[in-house]
Amino acid sequence: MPKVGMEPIRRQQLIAATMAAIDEVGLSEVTIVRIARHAGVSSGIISHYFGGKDGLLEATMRQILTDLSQAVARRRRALKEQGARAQIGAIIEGNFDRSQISGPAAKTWLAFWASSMHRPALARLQTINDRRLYANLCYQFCKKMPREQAKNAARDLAALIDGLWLRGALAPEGLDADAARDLALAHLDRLLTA
Amino acid sequence: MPKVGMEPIRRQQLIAATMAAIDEVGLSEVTIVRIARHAGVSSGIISHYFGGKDGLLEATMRQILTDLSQAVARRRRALKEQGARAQIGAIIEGNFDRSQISGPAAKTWLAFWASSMHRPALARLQTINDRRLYANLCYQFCKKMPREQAKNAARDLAALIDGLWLRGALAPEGLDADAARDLALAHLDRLLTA
DNA sequence: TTTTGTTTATTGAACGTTCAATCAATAAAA
DNA sequence: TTTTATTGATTGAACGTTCAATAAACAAAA
Repeated sequence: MPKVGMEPIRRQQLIAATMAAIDEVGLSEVTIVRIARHAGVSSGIISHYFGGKDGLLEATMRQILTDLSQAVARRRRALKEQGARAQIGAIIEGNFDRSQISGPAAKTWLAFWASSMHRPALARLQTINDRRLYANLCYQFCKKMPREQAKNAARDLAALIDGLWLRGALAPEGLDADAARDLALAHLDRLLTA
Repeated sequence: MPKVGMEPIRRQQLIAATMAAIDEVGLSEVTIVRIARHAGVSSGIISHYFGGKDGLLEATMRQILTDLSQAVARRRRALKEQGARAQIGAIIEGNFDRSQISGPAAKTWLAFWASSMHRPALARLQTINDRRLYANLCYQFCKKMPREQAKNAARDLAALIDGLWLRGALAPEGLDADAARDLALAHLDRLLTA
């Protein structure tokens, strides 16, 4: 079995297995044996590549946040128009991108959200991501309204996105991404015409 | 030490200690020894009154949900006007009631939120509470708009409330209840005038 | 009023289980 | 032969639960 250059392959494999395991039994019940079994490898390999369970969990959260950033960035790059409405629309669509709404990713995210309240390493990642979303929204809204009003609009929309997301993760039937996106876009229009 | 009639006192004491402990180290790091130490009693007493750790956790979540229901019910009962706008306003204010936004309650709630994805007993409580909020909002919005539009408005507002709440629980500086309430109320007005 | 017996409240050490981490052993590849 | 990749049994710590022991409060009997 041993070949060279396995490191990047195993890392991706184990991160995916971590999401699957969290989706299956929840973050608090996840063990390294379970994750290893999901990936079809032995448990020892986790410490070898990630230094331990915590390292793997942090890498998994980092992956999820990176996926989200890229989903948003991709949509914004693909835009022809540069207006505020179009930019914010792309941010919304990116947040409900396919890679973000698959069962494993959704539940993993919510689990990390809760866990980040008490793990400084995860909280740091969480905060960085949060601030970027807020700053982007704020910048775009400022084009259309006074600064204070724009701040409120950004807070408002960020909360709605997170709320739709949260309720989708908790609902037994999962998140209806299309419906959620439509609600957020309608809300955006209301904010811009007010 | 032993006096009669300690049961209700100890139950409340232990539930409060559970919230404090979760606020301190997070749900996943909470041990019965830690909770017992918070309450100033021995660890054995938890199994005596709650049948075990899980029983105590479920009782704690039930307490939080009950507190919320009562905060909402109290505000609605105090209303003079019965209009949809006033009723929904009371629901919003109840959701940002003092008892709900104290540090321990906020973090405990988010922790249970995540945990309910994989614990049927907690998921049941969560679902009941959720459905009641949605049904109430839906009923009130229906007075002011067509049924399908009302459903969307209810989903919208419920998501915004949860989102504001979630971001408040995660923010290092905690939830600014007044600001959150104002955002939700402004959003309500936008929904009603659209 | 004292004595005796019963119930309620509580403790904390002991037990069995579970888990993350470690590491000696092994095998393919270079 | 050396390096890289991997295994899985083992270890030690941590946890929830159990339970025998204890003590206060109460009730009935003497």
